[in-house]
Amino acid sequence: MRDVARLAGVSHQTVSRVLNEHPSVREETRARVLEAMRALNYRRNLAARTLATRRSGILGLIGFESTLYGPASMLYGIEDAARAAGYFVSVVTVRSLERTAVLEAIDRLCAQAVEGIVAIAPKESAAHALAQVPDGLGAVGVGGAGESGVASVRFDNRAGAALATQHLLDLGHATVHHVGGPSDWPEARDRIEGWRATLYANDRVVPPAAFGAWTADSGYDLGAALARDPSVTAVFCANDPVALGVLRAMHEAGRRVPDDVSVVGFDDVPEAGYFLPPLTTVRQDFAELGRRSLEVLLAQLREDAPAGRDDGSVLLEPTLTVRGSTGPPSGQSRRSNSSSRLRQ
Amino acid sequence: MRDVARLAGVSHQTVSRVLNEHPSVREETRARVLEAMRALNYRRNLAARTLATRRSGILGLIGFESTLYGPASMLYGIEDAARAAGYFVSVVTVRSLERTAVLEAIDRLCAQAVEGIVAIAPKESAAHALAQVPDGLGAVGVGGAGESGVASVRFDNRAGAALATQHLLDLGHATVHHVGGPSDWPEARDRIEGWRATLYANDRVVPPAAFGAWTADSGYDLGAALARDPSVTAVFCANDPVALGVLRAMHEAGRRVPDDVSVVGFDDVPEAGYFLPPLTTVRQDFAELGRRSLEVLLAQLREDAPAGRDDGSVLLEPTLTVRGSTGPPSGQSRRSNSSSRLRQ
DNA sequence: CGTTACGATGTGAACGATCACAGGGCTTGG
DNA sequence: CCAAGCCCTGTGATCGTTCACATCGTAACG
Repeated sequence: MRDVARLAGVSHQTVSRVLNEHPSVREETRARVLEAMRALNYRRNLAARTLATRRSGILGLIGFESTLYGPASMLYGIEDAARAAGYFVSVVTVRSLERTAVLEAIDRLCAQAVEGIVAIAPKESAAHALAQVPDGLGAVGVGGAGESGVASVRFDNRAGAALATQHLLDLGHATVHHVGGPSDWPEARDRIEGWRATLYANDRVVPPAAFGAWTADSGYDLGAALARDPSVTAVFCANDPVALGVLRAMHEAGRRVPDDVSVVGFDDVPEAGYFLPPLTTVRQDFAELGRRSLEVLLAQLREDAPAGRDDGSVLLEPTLTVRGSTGPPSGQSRRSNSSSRLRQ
Repeated sequence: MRDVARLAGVSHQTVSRVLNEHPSVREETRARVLEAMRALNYRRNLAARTLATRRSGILGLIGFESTLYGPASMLYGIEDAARAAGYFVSVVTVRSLERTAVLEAIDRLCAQAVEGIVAIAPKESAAHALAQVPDGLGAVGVGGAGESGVASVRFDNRAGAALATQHLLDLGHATVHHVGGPSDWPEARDRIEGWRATLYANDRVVPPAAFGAWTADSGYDLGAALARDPSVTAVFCANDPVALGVLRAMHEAGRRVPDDVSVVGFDDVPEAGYFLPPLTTVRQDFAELGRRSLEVLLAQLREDAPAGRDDGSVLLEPTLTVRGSTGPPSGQSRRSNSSSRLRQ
């Protein structure tokens, strides 16, 4: 910076002013400084700036080490929004969502002097840990539960589940079964609640719901049990991979989808339209989620009022994407033209 | 730090020594300093440290904005390895892999004074841009091509394609068709080459190969054309989503898999075992890829010899995971017990 | 015993930016 | 004509570390 100042024939402070777009610099001077910068290929030193201003321009992102479609999409949405707002993003992944792991991640980010933290860490333990973020820092939880004094941005999983369940009931199914996600994820529990509430509201039998995992394995195992029960005609799955597992279990049991059984997923992964049959599923706009969460975080940073940290929570509405995996019960319609007649 | 020094009754320099684990500090003094740190909840200021040492402890990661399974997995592998090595990871995503976008990302990371850059950016344009990374910084390209003077860590896509193709030939297929990925990704081109070379080596007819995208859509479109051709009995797909699209196209055309047509994918996504039928595919260890790429980067940083930057490239060998989507041609075997007999 | 060597600590100056403040020049208004 | 006020610029201190060097004591060595 000194060199730039010398070359432009001004003081270091003027260079700094040009850098920070301070209004009172004469146009001609500014041009000379900019020219000097270009000539010397000058780049402001972020570390020095951080030291002087106590603002790092870095946001921390705690990501759950998972290649699930949702979390991965959010990451990109968040980074994009952060970049647009002029922030850098430092990522720390955690292997588990246990309290200590998340606290460690927070610690790591604090060491880096981040200005705020976004956590894609949807278990309660994570949300609680997030409440430990020092005052003065922003903190937002993405997904998960909306409690524990930390702002949260998430989808309305209950509404999404209701959408799916109601869709199946409207098709004429007597009731809807559910294949759940992991019991310690609020997402999974909210989806169960939305499903159950919709059945209640429609005065239907509520079958027992099984918790599982977010994987196709889990869907396959739980789906196999449902496939054996001929009274099952409609299944709402915790997410799309689970639905894929259920589809496979149904297929192996010789139960046609959607003729014998209708299946609905959750997430709308890019491949969902190419499952056999194409999956009816609940669509969530993850990129939007990322953007909104960053909005909330930035709002916290602007107002410098960490007291109101738990306000500004946002609930996004999912939508239903209807494809070929759902239809009226008991063969009232034939959508599939190539499924087997075999029953086991 | 001054406060810590005062409380411990030593000079700031001694505190610094304790912080940096300098050997010549008396055990007792060290203990006193550590105690003082704890009492004051002291945290070293990274910015000041960076300013003084000119080492930021940050690595830059350029990620392609995509929720493809591969890139997402690599990200986690890299972050994990970086953390283990004591580095922070700053992520910048790019929307396109065009030269300017990648250069911009590099610029952004340089502004942050990263010590090295890992780019998950597998197109040539990206690799070329990566060569522009200033001297003194490490640079590694993950995936993609292995040229252009930048170290690269990637899978041996030719070998993977050969594995898949040979597997199909060994099953008795006369030749193997291919559904390609995007023409501007070296991965896609290498897979084509490996496939073609294997056919040549076995003295088989080489059908024309079509480029497409990495998506199920693309697989579906290209697969539909192949499905119409009864001479097609084996299809090797550029990746798993493409294979999913092909499976669907085959199904809609009434061609049974694997009875009429065998299909092989590439990647081994977690869901591959639950496709209908379960997908035979080429498995890549993405986490390992992440680790190795970081190893290479750190080696560059240690030796401080940017001259040898393009050495140390690593080629990882994929393996074949055989599942139910491949079998001998023309109904010599019946693996599926519930597929239709209908032909359109 | 004197010299050397090293171990343990302290002192002041960087690192490269920003902030607070102090000026010079010019317009403006009384 | 002078004072006030604004625009523009410069000066020095400051942020919290580490680095280079100086100092002091004590052990080792001939």
